[in-house]
Amino acid sequence: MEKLLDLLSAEVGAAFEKAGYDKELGKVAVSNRPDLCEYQCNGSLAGAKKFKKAPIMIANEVAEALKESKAFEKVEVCPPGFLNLNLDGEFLKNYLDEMAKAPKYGLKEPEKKLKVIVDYGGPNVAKPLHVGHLRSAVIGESVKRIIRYMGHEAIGDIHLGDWGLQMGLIIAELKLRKPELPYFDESFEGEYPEEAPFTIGELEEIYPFASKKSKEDSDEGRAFKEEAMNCTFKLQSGVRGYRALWKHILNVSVTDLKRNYDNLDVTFDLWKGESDVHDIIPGMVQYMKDGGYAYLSDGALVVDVKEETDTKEMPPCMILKSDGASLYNTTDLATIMDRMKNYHPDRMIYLTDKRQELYFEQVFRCARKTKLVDDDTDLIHIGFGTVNGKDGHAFKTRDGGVQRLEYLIRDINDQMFAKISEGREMSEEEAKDTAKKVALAAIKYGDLSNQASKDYIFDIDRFTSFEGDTGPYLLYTVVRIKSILKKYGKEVDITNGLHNYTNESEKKLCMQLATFNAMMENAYDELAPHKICAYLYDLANAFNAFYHETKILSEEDEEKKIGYLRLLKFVQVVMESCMDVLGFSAPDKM
RNA sequence: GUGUCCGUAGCUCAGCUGGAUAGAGCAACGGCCUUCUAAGCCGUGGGUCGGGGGUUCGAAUCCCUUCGGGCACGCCA
Repeated sequence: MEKLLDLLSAEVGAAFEKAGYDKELGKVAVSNRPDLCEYQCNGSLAGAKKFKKAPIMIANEVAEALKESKAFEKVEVCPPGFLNLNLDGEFLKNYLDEMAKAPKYGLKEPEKKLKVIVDYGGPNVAKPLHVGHLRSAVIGESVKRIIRYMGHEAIGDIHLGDWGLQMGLIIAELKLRKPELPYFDESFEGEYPEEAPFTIGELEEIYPFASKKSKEDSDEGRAFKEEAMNCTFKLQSGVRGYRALWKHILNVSVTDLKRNYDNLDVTFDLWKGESDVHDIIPGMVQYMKDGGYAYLSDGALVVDVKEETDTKEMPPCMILKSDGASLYNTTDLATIMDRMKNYHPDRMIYLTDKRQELYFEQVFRCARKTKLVDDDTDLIHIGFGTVNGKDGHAFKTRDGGVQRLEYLIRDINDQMFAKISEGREMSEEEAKDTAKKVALAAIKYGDLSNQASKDYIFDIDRFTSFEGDTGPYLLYTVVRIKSILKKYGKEVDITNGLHNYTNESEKKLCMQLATFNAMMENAYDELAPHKICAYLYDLANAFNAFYHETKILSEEDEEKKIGYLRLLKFVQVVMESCMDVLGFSAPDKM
């Protein structure tokens, strides 16, 4: 289905053409002077120079030609040459009726269905999630859903950090604590136990402990680090007991991660990690050497990724460290190779902290130069900003530690539960469920409504205050609608046609609804969930304004009433579609 | 040093492919619940869009410059 603004632009463009000007000048935009008109076209001003004519004269001629158009109920010319337009009611009603019947409310199916891998999450095994993981999860999940909603195939990959020195550190520490375990007995040939020799709690304690110890500037620290590196080496070279132990670490950790991501309604299609590409790294390195791409520089194997147009320094992309070990770049490149082979995606989108921008630029250039990807494979990095506390610095707990995501969410859930239980009639179970939904919307909307690339302040008080431009406000709006429809009792079918709007607030609401497809397409093009947030907020505002001045259930004109109810239902389904794409949903009551 | 992002109301943010009087939310103040959920609605006050220059009929938006801040710049991830 065509976008409303495109239809209007075509209409005005035809008038420009009829009057003897370029039809491209007919671009219609939403008015920035709502007191004067709903839409405006500034083409007369833009065309004045080319046609050597006063803009006001052009505008007058176009306005004359526009008289036949059925799209506008008002066409006015304003000095120095603005065309001020108001939409015709019948035209708007027809547009909405068509939209209600169209799949996905008028969103066009893509000409070519793309396969997109979205790489987000990126947690490390055996390390609890902290607030820093929140953005990747929340934005990544939304980007994935936007891509799907647009009709493309999206594959979410968590890309676990499950292979480096961190694993060696854990194994080395386990070896010290529980040397009797069969995993460390290299002559052991039996079956290893199915049960892991530790819990997630122990694992989370062991890792930071071991990590800290390895960094100590003492004989003990150095010896421990050496042992950890030794363990890493043994694990990576496939020593049976070490692999078995590593599997336990992975399983225990992944179980816990799944639980945490489930709480956020974040799900991954692939739980791949750095370890999955370990075996293909030697081949890839050889390929890069054979192709003449990689060379030794200061002992390290690198690929030059400078380009002539560069205005900045562009360090080479390092493939292997001077000691021959692989690094982050190596696994990322190997992952790209692996994905091309197994999935052959059209695009790969990475969500990480924006500080890694240069790094990804290098990796992408390297992948392209070495032909790991096809020329038409898109590689995109979405770098997001830091989550800060109210003081403007990185988010910390009260005592200055790193805030665990699990505790943060639990606290917000508890606050929400208290608020909901207060003065509302609801069973404890329902209140808990509702609290969870509201809390999730508060957190996700709080994050997504900011531009991803910017730092933002995670202000719990603001998110839990429920006033103004917040997730709960949006939910509340949907809950109101649901409540009215429930009271009405009968099914409401929006495809049976709306009635003509009868007041200004209703018209505004209809116009806001009508921009859904354009908004969603734009959010997809720019991979910008915050545009959906802004739309939702505007739609909710338009609805609430309408709600306050319109009696719905007590409307006596039955036809008018059913028209209102269909409009309500329409707002509900569009809002819920947007929310779904953002990754949260509305309860029935709150 | 090089590059990059940012600087908009007291606070948190939109707007940035150029258009008419720069928008929200919070906070402050004033109205609106015997009526579909007041987590709401309506209204008031509050901004030389960091500064300066330029391009343009027209600049928060594009270009240059300057100040202030964040971040990144080969063997971490």
